[in-house]
Amino acid sequence: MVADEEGKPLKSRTDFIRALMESDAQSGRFDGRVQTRFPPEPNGYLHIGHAKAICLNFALAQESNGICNLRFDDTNPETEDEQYVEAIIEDLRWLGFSPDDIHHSSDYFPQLYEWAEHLIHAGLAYVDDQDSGTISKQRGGFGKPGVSSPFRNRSVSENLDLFRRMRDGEFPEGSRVLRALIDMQSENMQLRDPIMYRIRAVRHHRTGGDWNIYPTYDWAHGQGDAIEGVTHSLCSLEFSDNRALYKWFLDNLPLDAPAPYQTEFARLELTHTVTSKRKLKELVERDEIDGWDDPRLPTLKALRRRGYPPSAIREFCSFIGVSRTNSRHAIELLESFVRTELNATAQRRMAVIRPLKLIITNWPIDDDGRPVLEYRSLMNNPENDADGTREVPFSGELWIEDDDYRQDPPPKYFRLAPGREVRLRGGYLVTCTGAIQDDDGNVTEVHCIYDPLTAGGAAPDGRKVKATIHWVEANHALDGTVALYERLFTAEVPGEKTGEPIDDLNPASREIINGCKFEPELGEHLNDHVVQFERLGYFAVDQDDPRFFHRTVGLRDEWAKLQRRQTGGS
RNA sequence: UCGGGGAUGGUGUAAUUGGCAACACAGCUGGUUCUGGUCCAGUCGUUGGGGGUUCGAGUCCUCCUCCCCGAACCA
Repeated sequence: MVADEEGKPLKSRTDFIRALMESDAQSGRFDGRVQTRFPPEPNGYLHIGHAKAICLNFALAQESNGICNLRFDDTNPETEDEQYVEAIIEDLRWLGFSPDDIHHSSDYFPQLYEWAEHLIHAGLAYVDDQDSGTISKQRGGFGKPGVSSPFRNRSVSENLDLFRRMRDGEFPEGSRVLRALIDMQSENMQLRDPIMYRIRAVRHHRTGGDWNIYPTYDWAHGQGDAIEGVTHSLCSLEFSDNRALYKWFLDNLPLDAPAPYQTEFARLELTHTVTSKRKLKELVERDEIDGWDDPRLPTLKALRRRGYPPSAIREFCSFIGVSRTNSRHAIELLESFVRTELNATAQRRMAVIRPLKLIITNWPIDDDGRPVLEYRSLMNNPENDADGTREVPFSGELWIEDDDYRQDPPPKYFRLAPGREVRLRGGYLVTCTGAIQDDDGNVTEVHCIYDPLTAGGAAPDGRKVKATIHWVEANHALDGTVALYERLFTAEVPGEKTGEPIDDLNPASREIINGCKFEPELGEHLNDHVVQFERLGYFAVDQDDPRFFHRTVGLRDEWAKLQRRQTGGS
């Protein structure tokens, strides 16, 4: 195994795709050249599944000093739109990749047309006058051979004439198609005279009204690869059967360079989420979530808004590698990459999301009868001294987390309770002397006395406390809102039981908490837009509201785990 | 039903191509710690089933089982 200079093992370079490339390099198939591409259809937004394909294609090119282009596979004007083109370019850039070139399949419509005539001349393509239902029936089924179209042996000149008139808009939509003449008996359904062109009276977002006929995916994809000089054309497993067709087209075209070839790999699936355009779209359209960038979604826009660092996504994609095995990765693995990155880079701040008043009863009072204010110096990131420190206001009147006080502490509970001493992070050791309750028995105010000798948090006599809790000075606290996210779907495989992912939607996937208290230096000097609220987790500032924080991911929480075990799981 | 692909711990990926099954996540135990975080140490546990070849099989042969994909003028 290869190792980098720090001695950490790098990911194996022996996956089947790299092995293929290695053997091509050795045989000189493409003169040692490597060119890949990322070919999205501009009909939706990029998601984590695309990220895997993106990282793979770009990494492969980089490793071989090759080229990776972005190509929009825009052959179906009915579903595609320019807005997606823009969004995809932006998401790709955010993920950290800049394509060597940006192309569009629609750039090749003229060449594709010319090649189609070439195939007609060669007797390898014909115009079929039947409708789609008829063609579909004739195609046969699994184990049942297809039957030939009655138009299958039209003359070259008739085919040419008809095809040109299709192009010129003489025929209504859906009335005729151009088909490749291959083999109606093939066991591979893709080879039973597949459609190359269909008539569509639709404006294309780039070519406008120039064309009345549009190429299908199969007729455009490999040809686009060939035109661009792609060597290794990667796609997902469900295209395996299309590989023979990909090859057939290229084999029958007058190409002057070695033809690219297609290799399939397993797409990325994650637990507790969906990565299918159709299902994502359904969620958005049914208003189950706020939109394409709702932080609960696995779209790149959403992950960015939620605070996922692009580097963590890249690391994750590289780590999981490629294979041909259908699998579903645990979302926890992605999260662990997010935590690792954020632990190193996110500055620490203090925030109290469910505030409970804490009064230090022996804290000094100034001449106006108000608690004396002082400033405590706290590390911005204990993992990174270079991030420095900040001054945080402190007094005898603080907010602490409701969960950090128990009138009646359960076993193993280390935090504040009557008679207990804890540390206020970066502040003092305080001992609880009691609490005020309302008529319903709810604790409304916790009282403590502090030890003035413990400024900064350390006791000169060396005594230890079992817990350190976070706090926000009450008179300088900023008010704001926090959104806590859980899995979007409760089931590991959404829709596994009923076939409908929506049935497994987690009703508690988002909890919005108002009235949170933040320390005054909140959004200042952040690396990117993510902070760690100490003991709570990583949070991303909302792009539109500086007082609104999305929880990117929580911290590992031993106490929560312990509690879960004590209450019998779930 | 036919064709194509796949199966390694709880999960995912690897194994010098026939030679001690490893890495990570998750779990568990302990240590460190001014975050019940981080970090450190330890631990748990794997080749779908049967047969065969071999000194030796996750790897080769054979039979079986199970899973995924494919019958849009979608991609």
